[in-house]
Amino acid sequence: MTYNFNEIEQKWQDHWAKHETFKAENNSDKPKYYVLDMFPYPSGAGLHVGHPLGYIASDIYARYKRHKGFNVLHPQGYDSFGLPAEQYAIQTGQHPAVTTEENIKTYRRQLDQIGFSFDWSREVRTSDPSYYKWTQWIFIQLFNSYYCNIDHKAENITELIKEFERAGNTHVNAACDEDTPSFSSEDWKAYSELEKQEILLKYRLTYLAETEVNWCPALGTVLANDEIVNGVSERGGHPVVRKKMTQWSMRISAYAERLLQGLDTIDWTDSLKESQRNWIGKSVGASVTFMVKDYDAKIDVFTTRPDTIFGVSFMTLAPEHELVSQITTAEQKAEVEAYVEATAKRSERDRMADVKTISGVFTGAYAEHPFTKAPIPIWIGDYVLASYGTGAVMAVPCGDQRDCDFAKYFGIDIPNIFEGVDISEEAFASKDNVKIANSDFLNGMNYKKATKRAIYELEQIGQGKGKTNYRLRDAVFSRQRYWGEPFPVYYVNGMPQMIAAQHLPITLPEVEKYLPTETGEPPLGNATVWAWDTSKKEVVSNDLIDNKTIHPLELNTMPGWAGSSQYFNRYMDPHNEDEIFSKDAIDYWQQVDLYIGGSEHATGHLLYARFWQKFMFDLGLVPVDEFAKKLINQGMILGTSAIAHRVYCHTSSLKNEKERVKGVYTSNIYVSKKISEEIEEDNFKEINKDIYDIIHSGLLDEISNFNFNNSEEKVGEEIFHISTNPTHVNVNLVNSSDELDIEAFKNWQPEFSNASFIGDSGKVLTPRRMEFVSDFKVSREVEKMSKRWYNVVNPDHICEQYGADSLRLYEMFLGPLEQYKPWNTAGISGVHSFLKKLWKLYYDDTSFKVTDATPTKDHLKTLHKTIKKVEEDIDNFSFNTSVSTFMIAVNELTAQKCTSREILEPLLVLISPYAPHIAEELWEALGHKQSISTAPFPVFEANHLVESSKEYPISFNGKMRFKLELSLDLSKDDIEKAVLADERTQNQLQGREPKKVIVVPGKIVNIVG
RNA sequence: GCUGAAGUGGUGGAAUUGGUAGACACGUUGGACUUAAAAUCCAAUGGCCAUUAUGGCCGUGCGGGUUCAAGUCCCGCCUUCAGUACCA
Repeated sequence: MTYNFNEIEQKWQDHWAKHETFKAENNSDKPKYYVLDMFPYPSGAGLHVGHPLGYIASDIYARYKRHKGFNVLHPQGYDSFGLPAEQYAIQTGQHPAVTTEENIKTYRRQLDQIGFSFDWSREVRTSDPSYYKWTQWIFIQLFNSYYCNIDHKAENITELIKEFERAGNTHVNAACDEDTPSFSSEDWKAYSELEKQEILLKYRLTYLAETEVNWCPALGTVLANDEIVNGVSERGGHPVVRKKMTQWSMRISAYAERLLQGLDTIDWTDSLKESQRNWIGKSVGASVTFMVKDYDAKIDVFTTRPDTIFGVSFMTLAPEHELVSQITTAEQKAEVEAYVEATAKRSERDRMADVKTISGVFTGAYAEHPFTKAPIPIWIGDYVLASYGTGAVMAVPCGDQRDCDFAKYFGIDIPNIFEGVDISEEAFASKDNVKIANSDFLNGMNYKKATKRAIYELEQIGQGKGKTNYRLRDAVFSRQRYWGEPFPVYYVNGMPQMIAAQHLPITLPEVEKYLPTETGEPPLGNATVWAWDTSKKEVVSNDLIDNKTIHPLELNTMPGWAGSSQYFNRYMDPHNEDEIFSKDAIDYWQQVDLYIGGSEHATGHLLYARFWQKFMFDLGLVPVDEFAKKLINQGMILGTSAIAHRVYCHTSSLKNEKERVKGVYTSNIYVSKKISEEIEEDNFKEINKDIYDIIHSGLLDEISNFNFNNSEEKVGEEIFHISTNPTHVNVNLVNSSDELDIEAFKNWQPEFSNASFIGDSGKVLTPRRMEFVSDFKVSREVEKMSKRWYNVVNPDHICEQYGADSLRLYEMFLGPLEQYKPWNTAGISGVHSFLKKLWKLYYDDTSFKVTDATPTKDHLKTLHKTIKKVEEDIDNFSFNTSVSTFMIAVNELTAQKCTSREILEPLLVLISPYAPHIAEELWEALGHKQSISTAPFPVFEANHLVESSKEYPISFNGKMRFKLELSLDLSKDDIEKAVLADERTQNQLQGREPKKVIVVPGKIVNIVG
């Protein structure tokens, strides 16, 4: 019998599906355990070998927990709303739902062939109306809630209304917009309904607001901060600009403190918690109010160092600050306006890139020091950001580097308020331990004491109070996209109204085209049946809108993170049509015990989901306020790309007449991304000398035309990506019409001499006529797997060739789960031959070998040390080392010629989480009728590992020289005697007396000589 | 700049509380089997030196230190990756 993995794997995958082996029940005598993967976005490209890494790890853990007697919930689903399907729809007219359905089919097939133990009966899809019904439902709950800062929780908005009626908002301490006015009970009652709604919107946990957003013109949508990388969109790399728009926002900032505190209660990686802490960005300090001299205005600032208030020698406002135009004096007006204008012109990116330059303008106005009443010049400067704090700072040049640089640059006073510190010499080291001086009532106090006192004094004069500031901004929740959850919202007189929960879901309307409308409205603006009939309670044609009973519906859709913020709970009761989940289900499953996914979601999904969970906790819907007890970030599996570099200059694509005359055009150099970012002329010369020589051959006049291209647009033109598999070459050249000289190519790269060539359109292409061509250079680079780089390894091929069990074992064997590591298919033969060896322990060429023979001591020792190690490894998520352990076990048992059922049966259970198909097959061969999946995990018995002797390493001055087998019963002295008596010891000592002999019984002997 | 993680053979990576550095694989070399190949099996494999075996020296990014003993602990650097960035 040979190990026919293809047949076996198919057989057991069918078996599991047919018998619903992994279906989890919502009640059980067993303890529960919930293992969850971050659900995938089903992209058109399908899975590559990097995707299943986390799924394999979680599957091993889920299977292990089943063996350990747990009732395991291990579901899977799809985050199926998203931009790629929409982009595809724009290009082809294909409905995103159709594309998504197709992609899901591919994903499912690919996932199934790897043998995961998912409970597919609980599958969810975020784009399914029966699912997004509940996403919409949560949105309504958020709308109907506000955040009470006294109870530190979300409460129903009706409570707030009652309070307004009773006493206005004077006693209310709730999260709200900054521009919320104060009003009395009488005021409230006098407000019109519209005014009341406007006020309430300032308190609701989701609200409409005119916000400055990151607008991406190319994508026609708003992007969240975490969707922007280096100033361009994460997807597609398009430029992003700031723009004001009316958007739905989530008042996540209300939860800043709880999101921060909650981190201490969960077992997530430190780095991830740290990113969230940074993102929340708590800083404790004070707000201080400065009066503007000769002008009825005041400036609020936030400072973390109120103790340095006597060191203030100027103030700086952000150029966008609203007071700037008012307080600027006539003499300064021209200069200030010029500066403000210049700043406005600079993009956010420019401002960020240019941190070093100091710039600013004096407004001519003065503020008044709250205590000394001294005049303080008010400046504007673009180092102060309008978006953080109050957009104004009190500058303490002796305590803050930037304030100091600014003061020095403009020749402003630098008063010293630190005792014993020479500020002209000492840099801005920690001054926390230095005493305050020249500061009136703060003199002689340390940082802590002075801070307290300063705040107290400020409060006394009513010009400040202690304040905590958070960097965390409210999250914009509207997207100008088609393929997302529609809002359950219609508008009456411009005021948003919620559709009652019983009419959900509001399903996505059909549209003719998926682009924004000609008037610039989101894609839903193209829908013709998209109005809400308040009497019939249904969606009706836009033509019927009368603004009496029929009103327009919201045109934005929800962002990607909406659906992913509640799916982990929905899995507990995914088919419930009446509730988001039953109380029984949530009480039973509680929360995710183990969550596995990528760290790229650190400040996106993982923060928003925690926010929703806390909100749902406040509503009493969930029993715990953190959704995932433990979280592990799996690393990424990287691909190896071959990158060809070549310089060519051609006349046909010269950009303009001038260049043509000069005969210079050398943009066609592609240097691998990482190199290009930092490359200097000298470096380049070293790397690609011959290319450099061409550039400097005199035929090319100017090095300045020399471009290192790494932008996406240029890829097709400039670079050749060659697949790393030498039997298939993809040469990808766009914008060119000539055939590639294949012979020349093969001469250039002999490793491809037997390859078949495939061009982009079936034909191999090459660039246009070239004047000078350098030699090709090929380098290899490890980077993210991507279709673009021709470095994708498809798991289908691996499963076909080696089997799913080999793939699973190999992905684990590659290295620690959390680590980023390159894929190298060559190594898979090792784990594959391990499985063949395992098979051979049970089967000969002809027959089944397992017998009822009594196991020997050695057999038992091998088994039990394997049990011990594998159990420890799984508990530590160290899956790579347990694969090694299996290899050692099988090698040993093969050498021992073990055929004993007592050994080989438990061995299968140990391996089953990792290689479930082969384990099931051999388990069945052993006569079992039930799946191995719930067979109890073997119990480790320490007595099998007890040794009577130990081969002691004998070291001299810490260096191991030889080994000596000694009984473990020996005392320290006996060991020392035995070691000293050995002739090899005498050899080492060469007649010297040992100064000291260290004996660690059971471990080591060290002789100092 | 700040925060976090990490630097070990040709490669991926092992190494409980400090206690035999390089487990387990890949690759490479040699051998067996075969007409041949594949598959399988056996042996060697950190570097350097020596050799008749026994051996010796150097080795975990760099420089110090603690210790009988350091990949592991301490101090000071360097490099790489990731996140974040004028946060007052």
